[in-house]
This record gives sequence, C-alpha cells and structure tokens, in this order.
Amino acid sequence: MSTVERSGETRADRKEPAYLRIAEELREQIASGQLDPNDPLPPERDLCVDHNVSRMTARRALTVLESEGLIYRSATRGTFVSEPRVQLRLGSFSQEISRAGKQPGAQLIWSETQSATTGVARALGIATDADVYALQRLRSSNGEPLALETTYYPSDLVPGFLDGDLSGSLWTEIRGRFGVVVARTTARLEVIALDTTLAEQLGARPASSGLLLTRRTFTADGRCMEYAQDVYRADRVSLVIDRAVDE
Amino acid sequence: MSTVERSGETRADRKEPAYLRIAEELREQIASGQLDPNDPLPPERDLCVDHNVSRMTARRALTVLESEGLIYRSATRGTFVSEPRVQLRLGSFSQEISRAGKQPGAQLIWSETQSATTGVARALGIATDADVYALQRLRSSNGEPLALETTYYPSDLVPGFLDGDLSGSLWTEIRGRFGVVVARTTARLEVIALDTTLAEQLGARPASSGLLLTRRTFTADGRCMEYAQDVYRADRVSLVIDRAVDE
DNA sequence: CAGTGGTCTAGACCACTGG
DNA sequence: CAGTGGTCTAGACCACTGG
Repeated sequence: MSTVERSGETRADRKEPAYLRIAEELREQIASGQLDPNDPLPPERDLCVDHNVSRMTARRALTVLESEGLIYRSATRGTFVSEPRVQLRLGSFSQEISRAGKQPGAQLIWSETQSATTGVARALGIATDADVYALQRLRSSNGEPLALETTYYPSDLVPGFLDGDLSGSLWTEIRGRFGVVVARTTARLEVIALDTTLAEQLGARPASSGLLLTRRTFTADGRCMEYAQDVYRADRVSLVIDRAVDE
Repeated sequence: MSTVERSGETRADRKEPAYLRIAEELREQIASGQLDPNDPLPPERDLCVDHNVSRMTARRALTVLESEGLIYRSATRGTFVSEPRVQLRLGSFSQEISRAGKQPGAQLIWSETQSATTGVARALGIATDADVYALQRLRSSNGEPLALETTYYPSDLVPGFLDGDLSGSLWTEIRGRFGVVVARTTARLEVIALDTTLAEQLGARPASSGLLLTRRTFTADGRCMEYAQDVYRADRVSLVIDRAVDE
C-alpha cells in the first residue's frame, strides 16, 4: 500500500473519529429498539463497506460497544446485542437472582482448609498460619456466569463448615448450623481488567472490565467471620447498595 | 505490503497473543517497582522494536494497561505510570479526600431551577413539573478531577438552596440551613463507557471506563431529599462501602 | 523541528463452526 | 466450505508540544 487517500467525505465531521461515529450510530440503533437483545449486528466486513472504513476501524467501534456491555461477540457466529444487565443487591446473591425470577447457581470450584496467609489473617483478624476454610464458587443466573467468589472463614468459628452444603447461600448455612448471625459488612469496590484465567472462567474476553468487590463480614460482637473477593462481569451486572448514613 | 512473514520466534508461545504478553511484561515492571508513579514508559515506537511487533500491536498492549488504570497517556509527552487509585468512602466525598490528607474540590459547573422531568420526579417522589433545584459539580482531589456529580433537590424542602454555599459538602449545608438530616441512601452502581463530553470534563479518554453511581438520599421520615448521578473515573477511584446487614 | 501519541489503511493468516 | 471474529503487519498522516 502506498499513500493513504482520504475518500471524498464531507469535511464537516473532521473532528469526530470514525470509530466513535460508527459506535454512536450502532448505539442509537440498539437504544431505539431497532435491534433487540440477541439480534445479530452486521458482520464486520459489511460495516467496513457501509461506513467506508478499514476493518481495524470497524472493529474498534465494536470494541467500544462491547466495553459498554451493549454487545457480545462470538468468534465463529458473529456479533449480537446483549441482554440487559442483571441487577444485584449487595450481599445476597441468591436472594437477588431469585427475586428477579431467575435461577441462581453456585458451582463449587474448589474448597479446602488452608493456613492463613498474612493478607487473609489480617483481614479476618486471626493469627498468621491459623486454619481457615477457603472456597471458590462460580455464581450464575439462569446458567449465565456472573461472578467468581473466593471466600475465607476462620475455622474455629464454623468448625466442619466445608462438609456442609455449599451450593446455596453461605450466610444462611452459617446461621443455621452455627448460630452465627451477620451484622455488618465492609466492601471495597474497584474496576479491574480480567486476566486470562478469570476471563475464561466468567466466559468474558481477556482484559475486559470486571468489578472486584473485596469485602469483610462481621458478626454482632464485631468479629470478622468472612473475607471474600468477588469478581463480577462488569458488562453484565449492576450493583445496588442500600445503606444507613451514620452522621 | 505482501505476505505476512512470521519472524523466527520460538514456536512455544503460539497461544498467548503478543499484545497480552507485552502487557503482562510491562505490568510486572510496574508491580515490581522498577517503574514508579509518573515514570515514563518507553515510547511506542521503541516497544515495537524491542518486542518485534507492529505499532498497532504495541499500542494494543498499552491500551490494556490503560484500561486497568495502571498507565496514562499524553498525546505529546508520552506514556506514564499512574498514581495509586484514590479510595472514596461512599457518601462523603469531601470528608474522605480530607482524611487522605488531600485537598477536596467542588467546582460548580452550573446550577438552576428546573421543572422535574418524569425521571427526576419519580426518583424524588414529587409531581412531574414540580420545581427542583439542579446543579452539577466537578469533584476533585488535589486538583485532579475524579467525578462529575449532578444532583437534584425538591425546591419545597430546601427553599433558596442555590443561593447558598455550593462549594463544599451539600449535606452539611442542608443540615445547617434547613435542619434536614440525612438518614439513608440507596445507590445503583454500574460500569459505563465515558462519552466524549464526560471524558473531556474528567480529563479521561473517550470510551474509557467510568463508574456511574445513581443514588437517592432519604431523610429520617422517609422523604427523598436528593437524587444524584455521579460519574467517577473508574481508573482513578475505588469505592468503599460500609453497611449494616438487614436480615 | 524532533518526538509523541491518535487515527487509519488495506490487506494478511488463523481457528473455529455450522450447514 | 463459506463465513465469522481474532490477531497482526508495515506503513501513512495528523495535531500538538517542548526545547
């Protein structure tokens, strides 16, 4: 290829990059309902022709919409409009999904007794190397994976916890079996990029956005009974937070 | 250009895309402290040579790190390591920034009396077309813009509100002038892509990630006294949430 | 004026899938 | 086997800035 020749476009829109203009146009079509959830978008090569751009530019426009959670791509099938995000109230995954009339899922990935690393020990307020129960679960709604949840519990507080039922609400399980009642929770939330492993587990693209919720749960007497790191698919979830204001 | 010729790389790493491999390597250098905040990264054209890739691929690696909030770019100066994210406790911007030993800022963008749109009316629990005070402020820490905050108040609850001091904590102002005390807040949080306007106001890149916090604040007698839409720079902020659990 | 990142081209080859 | 998105090349021109 030699010199880049600008095609005879109008000179008016010189400021707005082509990929943003195309993204805008497709976004409009989705917002207006011309395209419904799971409807296919035009193939990338068609978008190139329609908008008179190269494929890299058309792809860039789609990547913008993908990062907004408006579309999803399948390498062999095409590009499609996403379903609306799932609303989750903070702190009760199963309950929230059920309320929305969907089927909550909790697939156990692993569970084991560990000796606490310094980070986990500090979070739980126990001695380093003390025994903790750790488990990882993939949380889903109607079979769609939404979050990967890794939780830690001091073993002395909930002895034999891992032998129980780990397929539902763990708070309910803990209250029922050990009489331990949850009183307060602290969480830090940030947007991260999903690494290759996480992306694969969540069925998302590597380097796409995730919501990392690092949280601690306390009993009425102020003891930390749970330390958790939850990673949500940022494109599929919105979080609802209710809170009393302590002034 | 004619046929693409693969250079004599090792065949081992055929699976991992080049842009992820390069991103990984740079991420490591930042995490390990070889590169400090505000240190420059190598120019893109140097990365091309060092890693034997085209510029598009080198740029893609940097874009991954940028979306993680690890680096920032300046079109004329280069690419640099970001400072750590600012931690914000939900619901008290000024207070949180001060606690971190930094200077909170609230630059008034506009303020006016409006008649409530259906959306605002529903959120505030008032009649459509009732008068509301609306204002928009750019919140910053040590001069760095972190959030754009748009808030709405029922005019009958806080008459003359806009004539007061709008440069600090609005909750404090409202309590002091009108004796209205905040009791409870509800928020919905989601990750969005910043549109051109928002990105410009926040000094971020178009289509980069933002955190949209849509929230309502209630008085002790259950009246909604504030409806707000706050957009944070997702790459610069982490949110802290404290909450009693109501079981 | 040299150097920087931002946008864009016109292709290439790949793996994978579904008819 | 046709069609899809995923990765990548080897360039181009641009605006802008700081010495």
